[in-house]
Amino acid sequence: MDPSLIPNVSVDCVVFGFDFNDLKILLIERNINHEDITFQDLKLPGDLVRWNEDICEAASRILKELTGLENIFLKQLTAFGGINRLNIRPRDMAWLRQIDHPEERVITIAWYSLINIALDRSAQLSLEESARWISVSQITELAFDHRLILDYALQQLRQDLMFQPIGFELLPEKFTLSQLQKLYELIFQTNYDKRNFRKKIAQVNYIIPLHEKQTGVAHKPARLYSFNKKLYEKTRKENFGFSL
Amino acid sequence: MDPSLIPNVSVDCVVFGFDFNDLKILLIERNINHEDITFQDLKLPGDLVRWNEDICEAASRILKELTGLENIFLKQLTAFGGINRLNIRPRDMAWLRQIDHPEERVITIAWYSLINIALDRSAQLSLEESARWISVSQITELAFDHRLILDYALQQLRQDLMFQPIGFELLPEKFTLSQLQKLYELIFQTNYDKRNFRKKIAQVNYIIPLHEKQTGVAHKPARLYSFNKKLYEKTRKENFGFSL
DNA sequence: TCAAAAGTGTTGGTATTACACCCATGT
DNA sequence: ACATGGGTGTAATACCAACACTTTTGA
Repeated sequence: MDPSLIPNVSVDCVVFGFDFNDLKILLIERNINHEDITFQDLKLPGDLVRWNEDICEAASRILKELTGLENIFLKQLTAFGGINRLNIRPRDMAWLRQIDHPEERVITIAWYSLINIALDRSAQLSLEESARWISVSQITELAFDHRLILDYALQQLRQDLMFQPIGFELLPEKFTLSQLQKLYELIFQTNYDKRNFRKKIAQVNYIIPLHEKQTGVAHKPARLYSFNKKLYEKTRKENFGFSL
Repeated sequence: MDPSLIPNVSVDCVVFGFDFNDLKILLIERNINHEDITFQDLKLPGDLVRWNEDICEAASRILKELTGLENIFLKQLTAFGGINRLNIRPRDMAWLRQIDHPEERVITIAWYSLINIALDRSAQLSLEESARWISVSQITELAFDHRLILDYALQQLRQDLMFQPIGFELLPEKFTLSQLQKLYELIFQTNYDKRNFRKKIAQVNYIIPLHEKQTGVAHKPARLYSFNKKLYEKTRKENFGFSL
């Protein structure tokens, strides 16, 4: 095994993306040869941590390799350290043998990441070959304890979103209020009243209406808005919150 | 070194207690012999994780050894995995050598715990010899990156307290509303209006007024209340929240 | 009788909810 | 001309913040 890796500590990343219709995450397609049958299933992107990198550097490295992107939003969730977390299903162990991974115990530190996958950025996005965007609502089983990690990530994303304006990380620079509303509705699994939603947004000084509109849509084009992070940082001193 | 321990993964615990006047945490007094001088300073209780224990079992073990208590509230904070987190100050390294700890890199998983240190439980509490209760407001520097961990714990405690009625873990079975209010005021570093606070409490069906009063106080004795966890679990289905 | 904390209601202002119609664009 | 989503205001209600005095006990 590669001696630059710590054998017992890994990172796994839940990478969220929003395509205006669905909340998705990036998963790695995995082919397993087990008892003469080939399975295909999905896992979170992740890897062992290196001796000479901080755990958050390890997570950034995974993301860079996965997407080609740097400096994207990344936040630690929590560590998963069950004794048999890699050894729940036989096919998981078969896969570890197949890729020559140590079968020792591994404690993983989970992270989540928010990336903007709108058209204007997709040029910069060069996905790893085995990576797939999958709608969160369509995911059932995942490798190892990764389904657990995903559930934790969703819960944390909701909680963080109640206090911090991180939803904008999933949107392009310029977005419409309907897109923002749809995002919140998907994450919180609820519906908001359009007028009340807009009233709230209007109260917030760091969501800035632009003098620009959508083009090429078959309906009244929507006004575009942008999020001013610097203004938010200044403002929040007092009213430490952003909730919808 | 003890071969039953994973050399690169530890747990550290921030153990909160409330004595009706102050929010305190349990710290370990540490004596360091370094360059012919003996320092004394404080560290969080913690230890390396064993190969055959889950990370949360490791944290429970620390707490059991520290206080004699089992089944106390324990929640993971996050992992701290900076490359040089043990190696910021020379005296920390001196101490590691002194206790024969490997000088390799250690990633630590931090937890926080809430314990009730009221008189009626103190009989069950048998503190480790080097353990000290220190008021959070009096703590400045700590060993390694433990001050960072404490700050994270405080922040997380505040956030959790906004959504979950975990404050009762710090109180005895029966408590007065002033004690509850004091607790919230200490944690959130603010003051609440007594009448408004009580109005809120009155709306919550799982905080139950008892037909019992304080005794032996030199003022009008306060009514005692108790927290009904089962009732809370049932109630919260809908109104997922408990906020003050 | 004094000190110390317990206990209790009202009001004005603010925020939240519910609700329905016209508008601008592409096809 | 029609389908599609964009955009707008008001009224009723619930919630929140501010505020001061009386009560009960032990010393």
